[in-house]
Amino acid sequence: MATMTIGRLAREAGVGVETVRFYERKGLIEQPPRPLSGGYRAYPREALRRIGFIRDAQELGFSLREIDELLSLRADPAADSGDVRERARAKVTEVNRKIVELERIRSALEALIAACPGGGALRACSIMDAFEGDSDREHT
Amino acid sequence: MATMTIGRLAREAGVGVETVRFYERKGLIEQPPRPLSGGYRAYPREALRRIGFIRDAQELGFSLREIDELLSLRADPAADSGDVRERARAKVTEVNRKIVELERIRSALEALIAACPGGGALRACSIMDAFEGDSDREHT
DNA sequence: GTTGACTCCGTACTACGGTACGGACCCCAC
DNA sequence: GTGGGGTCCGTACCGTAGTACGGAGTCAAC
Repeated sequence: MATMTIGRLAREAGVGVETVRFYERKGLIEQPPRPLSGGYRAYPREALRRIGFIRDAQELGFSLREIDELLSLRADPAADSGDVRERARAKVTEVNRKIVELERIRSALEALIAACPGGGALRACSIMDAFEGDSDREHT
Repeated sequence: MATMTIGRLAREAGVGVETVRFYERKGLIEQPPRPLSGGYRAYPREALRRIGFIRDAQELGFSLREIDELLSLRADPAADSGDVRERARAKVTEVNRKIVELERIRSALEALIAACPGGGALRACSIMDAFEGDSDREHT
């Protein structure tokens, strides 16, 4: 049988049962079909991937509202595909910006690692010293 | 002179005055020297870059606690440079993971964009359909 | 057909990251 | 030396994202 209870889903996804219900209330995962007359929720395995996506995206600084936007981008015949494309492209831009920022942070960390090892460090070096902050750059 | 008041700093950094004070209380930016007998805070321009870093890192899913950790990595002669290196390397790993995840999301968005434009879309396509979720694995 | 684990739902509470007061103080310009 | 804007500090409040609780219902196993 391809379905699972909320407890199993939560366990496998590495979240709490309450979190699953919370996401459901927020509309991030759809309320699965249930035997009428109030039995238990029966989740398809796909719900697991969806929760994984939510957690991953959260780690990357997307709010639940933004994640909902990502998830509701869909290219189906019924949707206005021009609008979907436009929104998807905006998200790509945003993602690219995040990647660039992460690369800057990585460079700064690597510079820091490189600066360390000389037994007698010549100068104090923090991540800020190495961080290329090209924004608002006026000299002191 | 090279210093600025909290209001100017906040304006230039694009945050509220209260936010600057909040970061100060949290130890993310150091309380700048002030004329004894309680005058105003006088911030060096460097504080601007620091706030920029904090905002950037937040956008990338780092909590203020984690940002504090990043900022307190420093390779100065007084520190245990082996420890600093180790922590910096752990951060690099984490950053790399984030970059990979963002690239997966970007690919999924691009697949979605590509799937859209054909006038008659053959199949519904959501970001989840395109997201390479080698999913069902225990997390963390 | 009862036990025990799991699920249901609503509501309350928490931590984090701010944001908004309000009354006093500082500072420079006029 | 007074006015007005900026700053000081403490405290209260807010939205987001959960987390905990409790009493009732469900289900499978014995």
